[in-house]
Amino acid sequence: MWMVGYNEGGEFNMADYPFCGRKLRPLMPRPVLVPTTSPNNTSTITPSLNRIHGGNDLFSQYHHNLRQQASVGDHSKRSELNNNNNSSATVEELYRRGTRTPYAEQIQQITAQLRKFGKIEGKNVFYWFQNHKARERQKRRRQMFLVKMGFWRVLFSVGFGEK
Amino acid sequence: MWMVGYNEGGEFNMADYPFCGRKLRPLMPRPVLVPTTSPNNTSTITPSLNRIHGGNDLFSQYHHNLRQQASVGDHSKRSELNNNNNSSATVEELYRRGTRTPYAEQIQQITAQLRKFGKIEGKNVFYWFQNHKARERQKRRRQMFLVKMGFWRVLFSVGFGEK
DNA sequence: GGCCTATGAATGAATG
DNA sequence: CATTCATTCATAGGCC
Repeated sequence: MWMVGYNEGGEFNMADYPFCGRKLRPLMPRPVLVPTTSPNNTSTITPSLNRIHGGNDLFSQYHHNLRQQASVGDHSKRSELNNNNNSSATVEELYRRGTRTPYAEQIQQITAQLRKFGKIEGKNVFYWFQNHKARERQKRRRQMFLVKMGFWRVLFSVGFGEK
Repeated sequence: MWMVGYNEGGEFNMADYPFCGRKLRPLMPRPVLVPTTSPNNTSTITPSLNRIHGGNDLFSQYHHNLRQQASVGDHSKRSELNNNNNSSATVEELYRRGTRTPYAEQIQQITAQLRKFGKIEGKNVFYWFQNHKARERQKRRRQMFLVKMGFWRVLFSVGFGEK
């Protein structure tokens, strides 16, 4: 009998998988609640041989368990910030009001607030702000890029090409 | 004067255009190309400069951004790469020959090649390689997992009553 | 029509 | 802050 999620007898060693060097993010079971038009169930975590490539297959469950072992107090969902409108609205409001790279104390404060809506850790908040900041800036600079692009278009198609 | 492709004042960063030039190996300097004065050239003076400037896919990005504005998450077209056998064969050949995360110049080169077959942008090429690489890794991991876990034993022992 | 797979796109979680 | 990667999301298209 072999057991999923355990490393009995040294049969399986993560060191044998150089590409698994990165920490594995907890795998989230697909939400049972699906859009009204979607008939997809995806409700079970039961390993299925014919679904070995699916999201809730044996493999995923295995790595999920590994991660659960490796990391204490880990959350099981992809992101409480994304899954919960209240929490995401909260951080977005904070961001809108100027919070960009909160200090540890601020992070703990925010995390404590968001914990009312669900299980969450400080690192989730930290990553959220980091990524959000980066992507907002990307958007902003893309806009600037468009401006530049428009300038070039004006320059070449109007300023020089025309007249 | 606007200088497309240059980073005057630090306002333009290729990192904000992940589809223009993604993979920028930090350790391995790339071949130093002869710099020119053309604002459209993709010449490299130093690796860091290359990181900043990368390749230019101005119109591609321009249209991409327009499209982003027009409809977020537009999946109306299944795949520019897959809709055309020639283009998909091209990138698959490149992948088979070792291209994994192409440089900005490579992406632009590939995109320019594929444009002969149909409408395509640099970001499509970027996503294609990113996804292809990731899914190859995924497949490999799963296969190795099955082998390691003695999946074959399950298949053969169930029916034959192995003791 | 429902279900499944393939895949472009996006995001969380890191690492450099 | 830039970059990378594993995973997830969303959907087109095929199959029955």
